[in-house]
Amino acid sequence: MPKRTDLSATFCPVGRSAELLGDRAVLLILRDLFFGNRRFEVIAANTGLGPQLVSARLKLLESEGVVERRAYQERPVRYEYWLTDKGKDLFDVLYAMRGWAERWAYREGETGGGPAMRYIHRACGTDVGTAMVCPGCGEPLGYGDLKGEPSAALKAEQARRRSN
Amino acid sequence: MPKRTDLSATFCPVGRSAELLGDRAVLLILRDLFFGNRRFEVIAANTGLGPQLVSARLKLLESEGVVERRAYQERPVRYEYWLTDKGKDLFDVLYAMRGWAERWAYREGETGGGPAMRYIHRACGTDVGTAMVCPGCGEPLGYGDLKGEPSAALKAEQARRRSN
DNA sequence: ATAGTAACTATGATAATCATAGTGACAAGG
DNA sequence: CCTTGTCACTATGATTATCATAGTTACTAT
Repeated sequence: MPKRTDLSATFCPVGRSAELLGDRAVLLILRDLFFGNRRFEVIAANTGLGPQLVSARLKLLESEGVVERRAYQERPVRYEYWLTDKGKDLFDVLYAMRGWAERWAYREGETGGGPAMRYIHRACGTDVGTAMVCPGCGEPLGYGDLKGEPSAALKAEQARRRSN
Repeated sequence: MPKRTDLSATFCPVGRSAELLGDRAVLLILRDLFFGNRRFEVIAANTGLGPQLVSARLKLLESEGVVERRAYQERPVRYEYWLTDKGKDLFDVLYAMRGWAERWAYREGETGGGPAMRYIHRACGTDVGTAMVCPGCGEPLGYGDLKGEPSAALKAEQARRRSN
C-alpha cells in the first residue's frame, strides 16, 4: 500500500477510532489480550499472524497507550503485554463486534446450538446472550462484569492453533 | 499485501467480524452510511477515499448483505447504497468506537468543550454522552433511538470535504 | 556442548492502496 | 447540435504493507 490516509486529525470520532481499529491484526491482537493471552508467542500462534506483524502492532498499541509492556522476568528478560485503562475501555467495541457476528455470521447449527462464545453476568449469573444490558438484572455490561466461556468448537480451534 | 489470512472460517466471533470490519475503508464507508450519505460521490468525497476503493468496498459490503444497491432514477441509471438490517445492526460497533474516541482520542479542548458528536435520546431528550444505556431513562440505546448532532468543528470539516 | 525457549529482526515475493486520468450514459444550455 | 456538466464508476502505474520463511539474541537446562 501507499502510505494510508491519516485519520488522526479528523474531527469525526469514528474516523479516529478507525485509525487504530480499522486493521485486522490490531483487532485480533486486542481479542487475544482481552482473552488473557499476554505473551508474544502465544498471541502470534493464536492470531495466526507472523511475528513481524505482531511486533509492529504491539509497538503501535504501546505507542497509542492502549497496551503496556512489562517484564515478567529478568535473565533472560521476557515481556508480557497488558491492556491499559485506555485499552480495557475498548471492550465495548470488541463485545459489540462479537454480538454482531453471533447474530449474523454463522450458518445455522455451525456452533452446535449456542453462541460461539457465551458470556455470563458475574453479578447475577445470567447468560447475557448478545445484549449490551443484562437481560436478568438490567445492569449495563462492561469488561470485568462478564465471564466468557468459549464453545467446544472454539476451544478445539484454539488448542489446535497452540499446538502448531 | 499478499492475500490476507481468511478469518471467515474461524469460530471466534471477533475474528469473523474483523474479517469485514478490520479495514479502515469499510469503517469509514459504514460511518457515512449511518450518517445518511448514500451516494457514491458523496461517500468518496466525505471519506477521502479514491473511487476505486469505494467501489470495491461497496461491492464487498453488498456481497456480505450489509448494504443494498438501489436505483433512485432511470435514464441515466443512478444508484444509492442503503444499509440492510444486517448493516443497521452494526450500529452498536460504530457507536462503541465513537464512544471510545470521545473519551480518549481528543486533546483537551480540541472540540471546543463538548463531544465531537453529540447524541440525544429521541424518547426522552437526554444527552446520552457516551453511554450505552440512556442516563436519563435507563433504556438501552440502538440505531433509531438516537439523534446525532455534529459539533461545529466536525460540521466545518464535512463542508470542506464536500467542496473539494 | 548441545538442545531448547521466548522474543523478536531480516529478507524477498506478492498484492492491496493511492493518485490521477479516463469512460459511458445521459441532461441542460447556448 | 455541440459543448459542458454530472454521476457512477473503471483503468493504470508507482508505492508500500503483508506474508512466509529463516535467522538472531540471550539465556536455561541437561
